[in-house]
Amino acid sequence: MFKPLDPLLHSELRLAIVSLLVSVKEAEFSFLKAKTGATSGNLSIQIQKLYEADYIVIEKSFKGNYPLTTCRITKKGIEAFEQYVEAIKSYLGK
Amino acid sequence: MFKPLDPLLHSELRLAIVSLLVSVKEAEFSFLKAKTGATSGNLSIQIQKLYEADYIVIEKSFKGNYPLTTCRITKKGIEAFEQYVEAIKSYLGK
DNA sequence: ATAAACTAGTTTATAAAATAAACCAAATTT
DNA sequence: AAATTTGGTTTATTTTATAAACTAGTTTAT
Repeated sequence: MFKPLDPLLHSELRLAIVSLLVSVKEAEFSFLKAKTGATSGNLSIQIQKLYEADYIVIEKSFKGNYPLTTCRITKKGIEAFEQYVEAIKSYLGK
Repeated sequence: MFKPLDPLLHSELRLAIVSLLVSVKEAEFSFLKAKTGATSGNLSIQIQKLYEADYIVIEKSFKGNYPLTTCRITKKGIEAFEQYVEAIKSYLGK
């Protein structure tokens, strides 16, 4: 009937992050922040959670003098997202 | 870009409840419990929350000697669900 | 008739998650 | 050189979700 929803993706912000990363393959912290409207703190925590689950990789470098955090989705992340999409559909009717 | 998700519906159990009620228009507590696999306690709390938001109405009666709790979706609930469906689609890509 | 088990839930307590606020280090601007 | 900005992280608070315990009564078996 209803497929279980991956709790890691069933979060407005984390779902938005993963949704973006699926389409762009690489995104800077500031890009994710702008696109999602999240606060820095919230974004920082949520990307860490996605990282801990191996849904994304986080690369830290410098852009000029400033620190730069770049995120990329993993194979596992893509699969989890695709599964989530299928699962949520079971709740949406029709 | 990403439409905001009604927090009341962005919950696995409450979404399942509303999804069911949209299709059946009336459901007993035990029916919802069986279909969703929720515990009684969790179900009890979640239908109360939906009731407080006027997304459903809760009718208490008796079936034989046993208490019977019946839920029905409201106009407001249907609209909220339809809006949620549109909103979540903005995260699912394609 | 009474104890045991079951129905149909509610309430309370605990764990997990999301969000906000405060903070940090370094860089830039005035 | 003081104030502000960048690009975040950490800590604290609030909100949610879940589980455990409880209530109130019913049915079944003894």
